[in-house]
Amino acid sequence: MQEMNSSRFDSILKRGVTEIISEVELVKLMKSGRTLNLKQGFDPSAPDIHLGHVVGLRKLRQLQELGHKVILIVGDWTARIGDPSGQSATRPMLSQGEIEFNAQTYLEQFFRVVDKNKTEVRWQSEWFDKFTLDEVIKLTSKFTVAQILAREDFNNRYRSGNPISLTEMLYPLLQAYDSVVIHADVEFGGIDQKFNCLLGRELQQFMGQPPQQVFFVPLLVGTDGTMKMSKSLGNYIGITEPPREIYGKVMSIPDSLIVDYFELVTDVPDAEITEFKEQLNSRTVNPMLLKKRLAHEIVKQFHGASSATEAEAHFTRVFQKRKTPEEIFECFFPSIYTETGLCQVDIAPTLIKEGIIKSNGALKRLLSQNAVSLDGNRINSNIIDAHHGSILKIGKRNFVKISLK
RNA sequence: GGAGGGGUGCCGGAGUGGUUAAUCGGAGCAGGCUGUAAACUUGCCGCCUUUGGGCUACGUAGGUUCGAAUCCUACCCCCUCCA
Repeated sequence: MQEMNSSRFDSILKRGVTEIISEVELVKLMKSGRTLNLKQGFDPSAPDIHLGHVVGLRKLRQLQELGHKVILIVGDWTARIGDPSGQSATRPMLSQGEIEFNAQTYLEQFFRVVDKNKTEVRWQSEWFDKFTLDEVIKLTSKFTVAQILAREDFNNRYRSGNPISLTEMLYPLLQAYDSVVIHADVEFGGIDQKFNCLLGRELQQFMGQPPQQVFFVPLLVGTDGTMKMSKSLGNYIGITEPPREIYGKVMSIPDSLIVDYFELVTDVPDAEITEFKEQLNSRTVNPMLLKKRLAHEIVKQFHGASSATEAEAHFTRVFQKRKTPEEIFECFFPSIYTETGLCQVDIAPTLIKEGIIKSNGALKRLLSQNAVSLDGNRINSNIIDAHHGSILKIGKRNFVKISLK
């Protein structure tokens, strides 16, 4: 029993963790028997959770299982500023209504990973709405410009002559103040949040609190294989996406990411992952097979085992064996004339209406590139002789069953 | 308060009167090859079209011109430096 606990413990502290500040202190806290306040922030301008976020959320979940409590902070004030981490773009402010909608969307997704019963949700507006200029001045007086500029991205922007707004400089301070309000014991963040989290420690000490410990999780690389996963880059896998979609997206990641994904977003035991690594290095396994396992695990996590099996079967059938799917989206195509027994159909308007293609021009391009087929035969005109039940394939993955009545 | 720089297609970024729907790179899409991997390779990559062409597009609104992303005027926005 004791053994199991310690290996569990070890896995929490090591697997999928970039850095812990400070690990010694954290272990002490965890052994103290006290219920710890685990701080997690959420930016309501980006409500959809993808696998990149899941890395940290899984950590929260693991610690909850040890009895600790998550305090989720809805960053409705910091969202007005826009997180300066990474990008330099200034974001538009959101309306209260949008923020609330986003928060709701987020929470629904958040609790697919994190235990709702051990979570408390707090809004920054609870404390910042009441903030006076006096308090702002007190808060800002604790830090120097040099301190803020020490932060890597600010520093880069400053030196390369790019703008940094004052409000952006405020962002880390607000985030730090959150830690004070909720008496955070542990904060979680991607490694790009390092500066913000460390500032929280400092501020807590200024305010006479023990500094929070910080768990930095790695940034998951997106499906493109180079950039960190993010919605704006379009290289993400959202946890609410349909099973087949998730499965397919996982299959499209570069081989080099397989091990990372296993480690960061699945519960596959370390021993097995080590084995996978060896097999990959010695090329004794087709990476594609490992990826199918990975895709299955990930789909299972968010949609359950039967969905995972179904998504896998679909993938195998449609993309590996290149057969048509079991069931195909059927839509009605008006026929133009029916002189010869066959119905002539112009597929363009319906496909556009259904959103399968963007425009007539787009369809023409696809037709001229041999990307469209009818019942397995390439076609090159949008006027076709269709039968009821004919199957149209557009591009790699769009199938439509033709209904004439 | 002063001086200067800039706003171009999804992104970056050329273009300073016509041959520019706009060089190039990235992203994306499609074909080939494959394992929906990588690499490679070919094509496409504003909308409509009876394929002849039409329309809309280079911050906004006007103007000059046979013709403007390119010139002029006004306006909006952004940035840098000096104080």
